Amino acid sequence: MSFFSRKMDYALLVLSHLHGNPDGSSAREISAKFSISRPFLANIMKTLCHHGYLSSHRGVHGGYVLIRKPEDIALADIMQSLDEPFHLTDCSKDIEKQTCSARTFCPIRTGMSGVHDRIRTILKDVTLAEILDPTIRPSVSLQFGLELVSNGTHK
Amino acid sequence: MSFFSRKMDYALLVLSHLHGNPDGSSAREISAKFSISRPFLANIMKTLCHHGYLSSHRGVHGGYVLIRKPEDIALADIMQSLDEPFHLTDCSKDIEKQTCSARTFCPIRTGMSGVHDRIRTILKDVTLAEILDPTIRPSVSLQFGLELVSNGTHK
DNA sequence: TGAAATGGTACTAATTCAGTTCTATTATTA
DNA sequence: TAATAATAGAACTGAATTAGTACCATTTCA
Repeated sequence: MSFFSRKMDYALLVLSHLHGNPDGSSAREISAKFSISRPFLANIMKTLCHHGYLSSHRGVHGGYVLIRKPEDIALADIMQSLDEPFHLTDCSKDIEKQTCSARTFCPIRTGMSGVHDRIRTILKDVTLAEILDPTIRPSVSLQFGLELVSNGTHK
Repeated sequence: MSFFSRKMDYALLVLSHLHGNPDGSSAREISAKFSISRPFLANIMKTLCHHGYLSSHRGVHGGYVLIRKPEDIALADIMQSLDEPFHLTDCSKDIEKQTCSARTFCPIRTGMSGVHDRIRTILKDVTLAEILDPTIRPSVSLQFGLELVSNGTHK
């Protein structure tokens, strides 16, 4: 299994395509361009619309338009809209609910939590804007008393 | 679905437990301690042994012993041994094989590759040692003309 | 009025995951 | 030497999830 579901993958394609087509596009058009099942893609676009990423127009020349700014759409958001919020392990949920029977003596609890946070940080940091233009890297948050400085080699 | 499979989660428990028990332990013992299905855990321990993480001893007082150093066991290694190597999307494999039909015009190809690399970096950087003691953070590699300096606040 | 689009919901097939089962082998101990 | 407790290896199964379909309704335009 992949980390991103196909829904997630196709959603990114849709959002990217719509960003490049400000006048909008239809499920038919996009499914044809990327050779994706049309009804499946249509379902995904319905969901994206339902969650406020797209606006829709019915009818013969209908379709969808991207209405959120790429820099405001984080991977974590899309994931949550289409599938479920990111979690590292099954027991991540249990831990929040305090139902894990090993919670008092689990040897990996703290360590796993750190890994969870690091991946989650990426998913919240990376936006559609960065997917579209990977040379743009927005704020990177670091921890543990470290800070970032530019050494100028990116110019 | 979680990012880590149960096999992965249980494997980390096993490795952590065995690190704290240098004389070794059995599937029975560990499954009892963490309330995990014994045959399922046994399968996982067989796999870990097969991949060189553990040594095994049969017989009445048999069991397994951790034979690799925690700092040499990266999350990416365990994942590859138990499940399959990390990949962000289905098409990650296609891209390597150059079979993705959209590879010449895919608008998210480069961006996704960047995300893939960032997560993969975490999985290769984080070792069992860090899971056991999260205050230890080994080398963090950064890209794009940035470098790390300490600001001293961690002292 | 017919075609092409979305809206909403329910359904189904295929795959994957989690766990089981079974048999064989090895080692200890009574 | 027989019972027991462990690993070794392989095949199998049930449940859950994912991926994809199907259907019908509604809207819009030509």
